[in-house]
Amino acid sequence: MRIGELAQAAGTTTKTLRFYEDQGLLPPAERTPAGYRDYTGDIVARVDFIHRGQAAGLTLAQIRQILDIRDAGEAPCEHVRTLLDTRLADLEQQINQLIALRDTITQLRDQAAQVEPETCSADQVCRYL
Amino acid sequence: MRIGELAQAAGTTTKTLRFYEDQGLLPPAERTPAGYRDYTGDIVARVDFIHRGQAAGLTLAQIRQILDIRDAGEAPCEHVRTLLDTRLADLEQQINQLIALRDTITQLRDQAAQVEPETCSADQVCRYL
DNA sequence: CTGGACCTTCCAGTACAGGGGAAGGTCAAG
DNA sequence: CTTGACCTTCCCCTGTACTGGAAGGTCCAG
Repeated sequence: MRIGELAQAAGTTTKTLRFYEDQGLLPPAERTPAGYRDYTGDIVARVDFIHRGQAAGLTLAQIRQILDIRDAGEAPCEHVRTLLDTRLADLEQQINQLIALRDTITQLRDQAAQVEPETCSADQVCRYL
Repeated sequence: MRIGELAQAAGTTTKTLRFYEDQGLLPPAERTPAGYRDYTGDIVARVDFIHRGQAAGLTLAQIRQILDIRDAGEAPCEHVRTLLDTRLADLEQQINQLIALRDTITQLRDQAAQVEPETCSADQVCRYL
């Protein structure tokens, strides 16, 4: 199959597929005599895996690590567990930070809703911040 | 005061201050005969305001908008309220997305913790994802 | 044989907030 | 007079995941 068909089948674009190949996420494709990339059907599963990895919040670099391990003939299970654990810890922290920020902004906005513009002094720029 | 002193006083770097000037967040500084930037003390408050804006999760472009309004002699109160409201809505959405992602990853990781590597088939790359 | 749809490579840019470092000017102390 | 700390402008680089576009080659239908 050609790159356009693969893009369709995998729900992405030809640009993205070439980019993935460039980044080492997809192996260099076979070529037709004319130089066109020529894919076998099983590459779709690989692109799908990349999408699932992204849906799990992994970066392309991390997904590539998993693929590299698998391509080396090993089971990437442990590495995946580690990645997910790390991602989970990061996420927890990120969520807490955003919640703290939300609370801060809520307070600021509530203050901003009460005061009249006239009471603002120019040298502060804005008394709400 | 020179740019190094201002950087110290405002808790930032000279690079950042020049960058802010370049981005229109700080007015073009006065210059000494030698061409050095020469700041008055009140610029510190402006840099502090930029920092408070960043702490509130505003982008430099948004902070610049506020400063522009203030520099035009108006009170930016209403604009600030709008910005904070928008930011708050975005934040709410962002938090919900991250929580959903956290739950997804938690499930994946729990599954990953149970299964043994032997049961993985290579064509899936990884059965947890 | 011509048009259009597809493919190729390569270069550049997007948003964000700066950081790194080169090449050169200035200033005060010793 | 020199050394070192500071300043100037300039341009490129960081990370993330692509996207746009130019210039050219290929393939198939009409």
